Amino acid sequence: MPGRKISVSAKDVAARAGVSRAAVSRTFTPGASVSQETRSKVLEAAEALGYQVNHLARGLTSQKTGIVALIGADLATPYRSELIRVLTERLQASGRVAILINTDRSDSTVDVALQQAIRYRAEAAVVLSGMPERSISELCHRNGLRLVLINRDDAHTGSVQIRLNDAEAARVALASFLRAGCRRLALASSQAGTPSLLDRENSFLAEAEKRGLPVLCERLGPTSYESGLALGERLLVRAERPDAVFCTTDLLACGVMDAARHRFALSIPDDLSVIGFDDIEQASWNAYELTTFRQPVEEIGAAAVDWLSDRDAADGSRIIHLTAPMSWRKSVRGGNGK
Amino acid sequence: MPGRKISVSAKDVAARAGVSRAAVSRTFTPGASVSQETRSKVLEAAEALGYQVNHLARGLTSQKTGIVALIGADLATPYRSELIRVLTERLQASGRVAILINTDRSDSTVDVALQQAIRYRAEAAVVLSGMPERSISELCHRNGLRLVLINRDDAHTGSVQIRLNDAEAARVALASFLRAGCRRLALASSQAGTPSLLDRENSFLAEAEKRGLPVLCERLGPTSYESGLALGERLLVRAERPDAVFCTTDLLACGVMDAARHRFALSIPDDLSVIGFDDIEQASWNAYELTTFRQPVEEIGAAAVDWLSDRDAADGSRIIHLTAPMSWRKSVRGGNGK
DNA sequence: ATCTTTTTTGCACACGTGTGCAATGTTCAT
DNA sequence: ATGAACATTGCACACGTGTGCAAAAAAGAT
Repeated sequence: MPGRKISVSAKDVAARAGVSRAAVSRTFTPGASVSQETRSKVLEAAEALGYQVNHLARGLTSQKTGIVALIGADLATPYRSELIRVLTERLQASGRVAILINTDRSDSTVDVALQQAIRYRAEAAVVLSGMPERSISELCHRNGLRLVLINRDDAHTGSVQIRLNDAEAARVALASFLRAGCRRLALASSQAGTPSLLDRENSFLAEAEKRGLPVLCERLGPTSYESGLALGERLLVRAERPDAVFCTTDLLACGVMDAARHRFALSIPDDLSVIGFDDIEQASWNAYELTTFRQPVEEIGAAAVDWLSDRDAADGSRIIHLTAPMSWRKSVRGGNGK
Repeated sequence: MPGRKISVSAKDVAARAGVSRAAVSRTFTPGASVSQETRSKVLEAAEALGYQVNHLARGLTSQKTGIVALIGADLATPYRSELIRVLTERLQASGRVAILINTDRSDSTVDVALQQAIRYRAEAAVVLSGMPERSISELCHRNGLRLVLINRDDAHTGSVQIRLNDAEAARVALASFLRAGCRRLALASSQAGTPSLLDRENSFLAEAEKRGLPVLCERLGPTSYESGLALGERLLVRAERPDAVFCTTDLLACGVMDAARHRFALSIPDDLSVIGFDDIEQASWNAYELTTFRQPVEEIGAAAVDWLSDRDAADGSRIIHLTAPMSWRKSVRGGNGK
């Protein structure tokens, strides 16, 4: 056993300050009653000894840990890592700490991740991707674990869902293409089949059908740039090429755009208009200037953390609707249609 | 108080299984002695009740939490988010859990983050950016918190530093430019002044000086794509333009490349060769095809987590040297010089 | 100065787990 | 059958903190 841990405890501080161990505890408990004189003595001793309250013990006695689990896969994608950045910042600002659980591996389902969160008595879990089974709801509820589901379409008792206007955005995308004079429409998506992607896909297709417009539709692989490249090749290799592609995410769109330019020598937006979704950082890069819908990550983060801080919000399930505003850039003919 | 927590405890499981509370504990403690019959009864009862071991209590009694803190700023940049992805995956595979501490805000220094890690009795902290003050070393050591410093240049007792061959890479970059026939050299960096960036800068400049070659050198803003754009403008606006730019990170390089193409209508690599560092995902995108050095994130993650799992490694400080292999793409004239 | 109200303090219990140890039970060897 | 070795079990203590409560001290009102 290389380095036997000898952390300073409240008992050590009490001995040095000449007060009771309870006085030390009260000094570090917001709102507890302790005289100014005792407080000074305790703080001085704590500083001298390097005392740090043991949050494990505190969590045990107070039944509050301040721990919030962030659960998801593909943690390095632009949109997800941005959301993690925002959430950690806001959780910290509200006195909490985030544990990050990666569900990339097949033995790390969302349910397994939630169980791990319960083992650490996390007060909440923010599910960034994947969907909990209904059966785990009861376990979460019984352990006081509140669920925040981002872009998921199935409510759990006591949870909050944060949803975007995916369907509306897809309709706006279609209208933008038509206004730009595009007539040969295409839809590019992955095979992920997540609720958000499906909303965008279905709405785009339904709106086109309502207007009697055919849509060339391709779904392929995971939601990545590489899939976008391949989708571009599939869509653009035809004799009658589309002149507008709605890509359900920006990563796919960047791939489609690169395929169009580098494989087919097309000009964007003259030959092909492209609209994505997410507004990842790369969408604004000069190489893309992609018109897209901006994931309101700051609002999502604020909504999630505010709901967690709202003591009256623990009952029933709730849906928070947020809007993904359009970011006009240069990938659509005619530019800003406002 | 909306939902008073009523988690199932070992006591509840013991009552249901008709055994002692200690038998329950032993059943869930690897290596502890418990008969097959008792184990079955306990597991059955635990399953029926949805029992999850309380890791807070376990951490208190066993003085081991399995918690590892990941500490850093700019969590959403491609390289950092990739490293976080790898670290979380490997930590989980070794039975640990990661807490993620974001140091973007001015009130969240690395030292404050380390104190938070100590409060949760984390067994280790992986510092992804920023540098701990020397004074906190003793506190970490006393609380059994081991430090993993990634690309930092100052050792702390009992810590491990994982360093790359930044200097060597910069020399290879220079040699590659020369071999490609480039003669007007430039260096583009940010003002971050981190150990890795400085190594790359200093080595590139020193090697050029050794060969009697002048280098046009610009440093600007944070380490971002936007800084790269601005650096590109500064470097390329001159009458005598450089024909080769070593950018200390890929984000800067993408910005420089976009400035060259979109602001100065230059062709890469014909008019300008560019080499970056990191091999972020975007470096391989068709819009960039950037020649760069690949951050060995899998190796970094493995080295960090393996060191944490190595019980004999707790004493002294250590440096692990890893190599960033070159990724040849199309941003240098003449291509692969091997 | 006396009484009332408020603040402060220390004690002892709780939270939920792991484990040393004595007692008990089981298995193996003679 | 007996003794030795090994496995198992429950008890009671520890870990480090927050807090209810009774007692004491301090502050305010008359």
